[in-house]
Amino acid sequence: MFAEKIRQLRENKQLLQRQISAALEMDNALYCKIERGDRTARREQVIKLAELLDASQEELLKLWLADKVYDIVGEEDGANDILNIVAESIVEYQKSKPI
Amino acid sequence: MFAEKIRQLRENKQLLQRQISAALEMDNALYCKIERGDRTARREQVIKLAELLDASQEELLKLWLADKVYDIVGEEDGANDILNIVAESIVEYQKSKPI
DNA sequence: TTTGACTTGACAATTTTCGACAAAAGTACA
DNA sequence: TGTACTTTTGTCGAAAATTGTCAAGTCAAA
Repeated sequence: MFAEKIRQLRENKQLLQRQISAALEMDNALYCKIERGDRTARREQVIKLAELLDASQEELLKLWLADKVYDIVGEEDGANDILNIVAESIVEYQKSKPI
Repeated sequence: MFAEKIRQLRENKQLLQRQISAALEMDNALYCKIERGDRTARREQVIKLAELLDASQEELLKLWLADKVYDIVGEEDGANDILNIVAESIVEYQKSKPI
């Protein structure tokens, strides 16, 4: 999800993993694992990645968070019920109309 | 969410925290924190709790998982977007109709 | 077959979580 | 008030999970 996305973005830009991992100051092996979904990135890394890949920071963060949520509910019975419970408990701030 | 639920169930049954924590073989202070939402229970504890409180194991587990999901997305921008992404990626097994 | 990109697995370092304990704070009541 | 009890809070070390490093591996192209 997040993983496939960053791989696509990187390939579109014709960059090597080595270049990304250098820019992120991380071991190449670790970046490889992140790109394959074996490991998760940390938030700051996601943010830097968005810059490096000219991607929307918000979008990447959403995918990254979606992965985390999926890790929790993905295998559970009634996963959708759980998501609904959470959705109801969230108070999404309405954009107040300008006066 | 999970926390308030177990507190209500316990109070309805007129039990003391001490009694629950003894049955769960856990420190009283820890159970207190769980009931207040300061700490999270572990899965086996949730299951035992459902028994002790005569509650539906499935329901309690859902609330417990919902808390975990909320911890991830609750404070995030576009939390609902994230939940939608996850919902779409979940393949909920359809109950196949008996022939 | 050498080179460079990528992948893997095992281990080390770091961070987070869990549980134990002590002590404080609140409650009820003689 | 003073005692007995329940609940709450803070802190600490142990245990577990996460993140990072290193060495060796595969694979494809030159």
